[in-house]
Amino acid sequence: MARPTSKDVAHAAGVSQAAVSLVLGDKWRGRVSEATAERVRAAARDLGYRPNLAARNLRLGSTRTVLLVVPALTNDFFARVYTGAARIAAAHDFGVVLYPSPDGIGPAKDPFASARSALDGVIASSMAAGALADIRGADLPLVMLDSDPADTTAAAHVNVDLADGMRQMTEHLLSLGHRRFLHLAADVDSWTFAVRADAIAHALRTAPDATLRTEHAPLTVHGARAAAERALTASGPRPTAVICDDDIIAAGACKAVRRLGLRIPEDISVTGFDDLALATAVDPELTTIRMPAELVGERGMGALLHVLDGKQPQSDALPVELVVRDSTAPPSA
Amino acid sequence: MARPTSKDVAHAAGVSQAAVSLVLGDKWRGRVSEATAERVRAAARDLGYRPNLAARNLRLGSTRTVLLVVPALTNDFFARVYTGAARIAAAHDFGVVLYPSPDGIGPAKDPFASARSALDGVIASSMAAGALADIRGADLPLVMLDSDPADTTAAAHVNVDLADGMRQMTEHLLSLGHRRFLHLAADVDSWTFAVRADAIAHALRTAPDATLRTEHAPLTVHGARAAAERALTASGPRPTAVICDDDIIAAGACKAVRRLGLRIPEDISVTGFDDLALATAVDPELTTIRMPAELVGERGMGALLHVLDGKQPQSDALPVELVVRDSTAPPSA
DNA sequence: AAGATGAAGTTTTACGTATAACGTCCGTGG
DNA sequence: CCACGGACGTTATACGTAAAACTTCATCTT
Repeated sequence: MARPTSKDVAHAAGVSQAAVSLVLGDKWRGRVSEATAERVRAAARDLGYRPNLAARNLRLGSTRTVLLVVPALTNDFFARVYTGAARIAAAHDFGVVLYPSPDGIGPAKDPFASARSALDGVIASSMAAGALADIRGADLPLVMLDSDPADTTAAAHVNVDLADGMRQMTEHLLSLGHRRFLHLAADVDSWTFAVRADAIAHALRTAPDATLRTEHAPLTVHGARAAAERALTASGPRPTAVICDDDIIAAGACKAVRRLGLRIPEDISVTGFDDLALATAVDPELTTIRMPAELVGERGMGALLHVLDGKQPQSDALPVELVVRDSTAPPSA
Repeated sequence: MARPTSKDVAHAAGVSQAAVSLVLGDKWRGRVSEATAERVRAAARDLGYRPNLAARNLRLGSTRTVLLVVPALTNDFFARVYTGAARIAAAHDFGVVLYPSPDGIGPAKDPFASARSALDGVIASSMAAGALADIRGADLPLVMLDSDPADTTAAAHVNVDLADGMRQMTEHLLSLGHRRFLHLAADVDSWTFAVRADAIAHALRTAPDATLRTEHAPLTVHGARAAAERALTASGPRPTAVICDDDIIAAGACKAVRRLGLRIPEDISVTGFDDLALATAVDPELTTIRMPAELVGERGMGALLHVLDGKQPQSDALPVELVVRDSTAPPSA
């Protein structure tokens, strides 16, 4: 038979459709007798009744569903953000639908085609400015994670203190004695990476004898390896420390260093960022900055729930943590 | 103002709601004049009209949305499956909603809470048998990827020739001269891994002098490292080749081998499976088996579309490819 | 001229649910 | 003995869309 509706359940239980809705919606105290309620529940169970979500959504005018837009799935940072967001959502009887932007950090092309149900709000993580044009156009409540706080189209922002992370990392290397730095920067025009570059430059002001070179690298291991090789074989004194914008680039940098016959960390120190699973999968394990990814997801979802409640969410920068592992050491020379 | 409805558009354009539906649904040839159609389109554009998906879904009784259930997001195999499935879906005006099972390959707990819209079908990838209880209960068309073909509750199966992959890998090692093998098997009770073990045992029958030991390892780099250390320091002659159930385990095995002061591949060969991004991120790059992940997603979505059309999909095992990199070599002794 | 055809719409209905508004029966206080 | 309010339901309606069925009017055919 076709899928049973609440009317079918009503008929089976010998009551009206309204009574079924009341009982199953848990709104029946004082309106329906316990005996009848139990009869309705039994009928629903027997028929295998599952409410039609489309009808419910139409009636209620809300879907209790939120879209989470992420640039990539291969990065476990976003997987952890999702986990956090989904946990908070579930606690409030919300669902989270994931939309991995096919273009990475670039424009998110019609995410609504993916989530075909109506949405109550959107959370976007680490997306480049201007990448969310049609999301803004839908005038849904939007919470941005790890994105430019100056973007006022978002109802709320949840950010991590990236600048402090890069400051800690740079000072860690400075205190080890490093003075010649190479910054392998992600070749993506996104706030999250711009902040890193600024923080490095800022931290190096305290060390007037330090030199900094910057090379741009794609966000893939192999692309980053090529970029690192290029930078490390360029003329001039070789850097003793390579600061990478994320762990993936760092993994590429490590490969490049070894290809040149150098050792990590004895000859060159390499640092990552994000503390992805990759950071401890490679050898040596990367000194990196741990992001509170699940917390970011939780806060993001929390902020969105606040907005949906008409309240004003407050934003604070979440703290990061320097994790020192085996890829950094004092320079040999 | 509240979100405009088709009725608002109709009023603005001076026509009936039905006319709006016809025009915007592209069903107006011979029913509405070009001039009126253009007026309707202009009104819709001006008001920023976006159809209410819940209402449309209710009316049509179908959501053109499919749920893809995967055990994990950190694994780029599943990201690629999603990419393939989403591509085919988009071409047929379907959407794909992703549900990452919070328990990994274990039971998928109420995936429908995540996708709160009604669904037309479900694709499940690499899930353990019995993990999809409530999905089966929803009696939606179900396509299983990389799962036990004997499971008849699925309307269709899409599988990769894993057995052939493990056969190729084992023969590759045999032809290099290896005879003492360690199999680092995933400690998960899932078809996809059971097949691998069988295939290794089968392939080794052609080499009567070969010995095989099996150790179970969790699907994490660190867990696998511990398991590998345990197995490699056990009494008896040390294996010369470590066959791992997937690349993550292989990464852990590599770490263990190096911890013991041994070199890869000179002292011990290590092989992976899946050809994840991780396989080329580690040093040395892993000899592994490449899975046609996107193709799996495409075929899965294609099969589901066939089922939804009432047609009978056919299943064939997709071919895999041995990728020889730097983690395998002839044994030294 | 009478009917047929077709274009260009409109009116109406159904999808399944949640809930406001409305009965009905019965025990009870005044 | 009558009004009254609770307990226990039912009836009716709205959500926004798609599409079947219907209307109107001008043109074409014979």
